[in-house]
Amino acid sequence: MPLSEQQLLNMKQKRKDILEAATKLFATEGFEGTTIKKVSEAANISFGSVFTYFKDKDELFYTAVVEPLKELSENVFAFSTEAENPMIELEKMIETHFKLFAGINAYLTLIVQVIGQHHRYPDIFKELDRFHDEFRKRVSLLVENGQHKGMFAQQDPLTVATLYTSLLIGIRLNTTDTRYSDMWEQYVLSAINLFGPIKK
Amino acid sequence: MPLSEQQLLNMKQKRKDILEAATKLFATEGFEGTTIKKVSEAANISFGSVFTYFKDKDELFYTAVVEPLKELSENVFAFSTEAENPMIELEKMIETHFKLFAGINAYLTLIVQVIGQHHRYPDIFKELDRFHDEFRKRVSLLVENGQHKGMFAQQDPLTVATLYTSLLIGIRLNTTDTRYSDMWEQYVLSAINLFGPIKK
Amino acid sequence: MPLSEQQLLNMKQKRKDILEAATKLFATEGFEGTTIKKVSEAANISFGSVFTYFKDKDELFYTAVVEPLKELSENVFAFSTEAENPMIELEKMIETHFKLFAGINAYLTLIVQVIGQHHRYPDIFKELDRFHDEFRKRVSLLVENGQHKGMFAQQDPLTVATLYTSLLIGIRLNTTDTRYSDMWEQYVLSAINLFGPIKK
Amino acid sequence: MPLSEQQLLNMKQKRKDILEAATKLFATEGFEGTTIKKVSEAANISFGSVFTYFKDKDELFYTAVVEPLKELSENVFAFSTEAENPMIELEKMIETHFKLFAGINAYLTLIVQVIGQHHRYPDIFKELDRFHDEFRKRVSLLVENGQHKGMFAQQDPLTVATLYTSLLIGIRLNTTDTRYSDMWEQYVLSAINLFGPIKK
DNA sequence: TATGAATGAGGTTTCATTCAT
DNA sequence: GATGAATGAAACCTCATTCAT
Repeated sequence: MPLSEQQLLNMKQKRKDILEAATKLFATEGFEGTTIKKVSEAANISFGSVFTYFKDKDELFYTAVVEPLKELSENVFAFSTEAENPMIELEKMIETHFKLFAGINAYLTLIVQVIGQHHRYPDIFKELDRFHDEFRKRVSLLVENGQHKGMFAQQDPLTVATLYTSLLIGIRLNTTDTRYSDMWEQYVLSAINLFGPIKK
Repeated sequence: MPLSEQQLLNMKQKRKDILEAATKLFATEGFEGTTIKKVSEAANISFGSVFTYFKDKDELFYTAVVEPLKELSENVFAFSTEAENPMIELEKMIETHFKLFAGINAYLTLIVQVIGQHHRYPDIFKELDRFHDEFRKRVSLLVENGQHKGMFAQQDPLTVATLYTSLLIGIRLNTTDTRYSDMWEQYVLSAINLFGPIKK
Repeated sequence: MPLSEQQLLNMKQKRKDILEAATKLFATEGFEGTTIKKVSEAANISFGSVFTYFKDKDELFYTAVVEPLKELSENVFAFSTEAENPMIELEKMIETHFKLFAGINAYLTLIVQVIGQHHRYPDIFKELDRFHDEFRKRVSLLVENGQHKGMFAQQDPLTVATLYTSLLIGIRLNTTDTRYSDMWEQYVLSAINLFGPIKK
Repeated sequence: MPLSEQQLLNMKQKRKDILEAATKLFATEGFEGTTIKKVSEAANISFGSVFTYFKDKDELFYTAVVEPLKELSENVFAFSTEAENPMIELEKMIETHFKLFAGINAYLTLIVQVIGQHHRYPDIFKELDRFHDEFRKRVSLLVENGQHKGMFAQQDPLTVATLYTSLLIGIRLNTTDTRYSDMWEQYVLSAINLFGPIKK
């Protein structure tokens, strides 16, 4: 007798609850600071059920970090490297990124942990690195486009792209409080300078 | 019986050994991943001796993070906010910072951990925040100076300073391998753009 | 609605499948090493179904050990204590036993576990003890018969019988590999000596 | 500062206490039935101290089984294969073995467990197998000696030796109660028959 | 001061059993 | 009857901290 439709939905929801609770806890308390007991309580399920959905704590952590990457990619990569007007595209991109990153505070904190101690999480780090490489590549293409059109000063596109992604993650680290959400418009304006915009 | 000169020197050295070993371990293995046993072995002293020099693990971690801040300040703040030529001062400052940060990899990883999980380390975080605030303040003063002299584009000085410190820590995160040390000259050139330098 | 003939047959088969799988697993992995999940997988039925046929793990173990005893009795006791020629009967008996024991390796391993830790399985042990007592009694009767007829040397019949059953189970323990099946003919010849056969 | 003589003695005693408690428990309750907590209580030490002396439960079990083998060897192998009068040597040997085995009930039960489930304990089993092989070899040498001198009937010496060791371990299994200790003299007399003694 | 054995709290994980579907 | 998700007790093991020497 296979599980009913309703049961499957319930399970999907439970899995999501666990993952959300775990993400929040991992972000604020770290990997070891997060106990399965805390997760189960935060997700409002029994202790044992966590292991019904995730084989062990490692898998839970891995999933919490890697699974959202796919959706994140879609949003982060949603700009055109071939835009007619790279300057406008860049502004839109930066604004999108800043707004986006402001909204996934807990998740980014998680990412920072993994990167900061990548020796401990080699498998997860590999995924993040892949993501980061593609991210930089796409940004550098837009930069190149803008340089061709004479809108950005000449400099190594990949270097700028690297500085840009560094800035994005660095802001997350530096602005731990809510100020961030109020400030991002300011930040966007200044961040554009990184790309060496040429005023006409 | 007071301790002899030699004994005092020995103890000072041991304390330093422990702290160095602990910093490396905390950075690569995290707080929980670092055990007192590992520290004592890495520092080549007995297990029990760690507790002679540090009351408990928390104090060891606190010291490892906070104690180097003083010396770091001296190096990081070693630029003149009132410089005659802010552009040149800025370039020198950025270069100093990048070189400096490239050399204290383990320590910065520690910093990142504390910031990333500041809820867990409120006392340590307070110290880091103090440091950061002063850092940004000093940078923003240099920016203001440059803007007055018409060398930098107009933008909120504190915002630029925040983006700059974000960039600094973000680069540390993004470049986990040795590429960093080879690249920092490139990075310096592009990072200057953040300040909106006005070409004459 | 009563169950159909077919369904009853199905259930009987399932019960048998579970018991066979359980016996093999209990023998090789021990009581705790055997999980209900493993049993269900080995028996190709669902996890929950095990509990349909056996109230709990203890009952499953009990049944796996005790239920085959009845059939085993029939084969083990299939010799005549009143035989005309006790020597020939003895030889036949030993051969039968050795061949029989060679073929039920897994089951005997189970028996050994229960005997070896009889404190843990008092109920099961009681059954085995009953079986063993009857076994020895029957063997000792044959010995007595042979002694009356002057074919076996005088010695306490029950003692010989005990040594004989000890030998049977001991061989099972000592020959864990396939050597056993090749060797039993040799073993039979020498085992007879235990009974003090008198050559004419 | 190295540990004092007294401390080292204390530790030796503690290790022995743990091992004795563990042996008794492993024998009566089995590997999984024996918890570290039970061991520590039986040995009158703290839970954590068990791990000071044995890295984990596996090592404790391994040590409990393998360590006594050396001393056991000395006693078990204490007969002369080249004896002038093999018959008398054999009688002495059997008596020694039976008396010896009667006194190490718990340990033998442990051995039986390992042999019975040798798949689970391959490393330990290898040691036992080594011991057993040497044991059989030595017994078979004595048998050969006796056959040469015409005191034992002709039969394959190694087969007899195997049956003999089987008998020894089998008796341990079959006689779980105290009857054994009262009976061994009887057993010795009958066990000799296994070797086909030739009456003059 | 230096050492390392002793302690037990607290974490992860397994798994028998229950029970809703 | 069949299924497998839900539950939590209980096991192992680690490790910070204490303390006797």
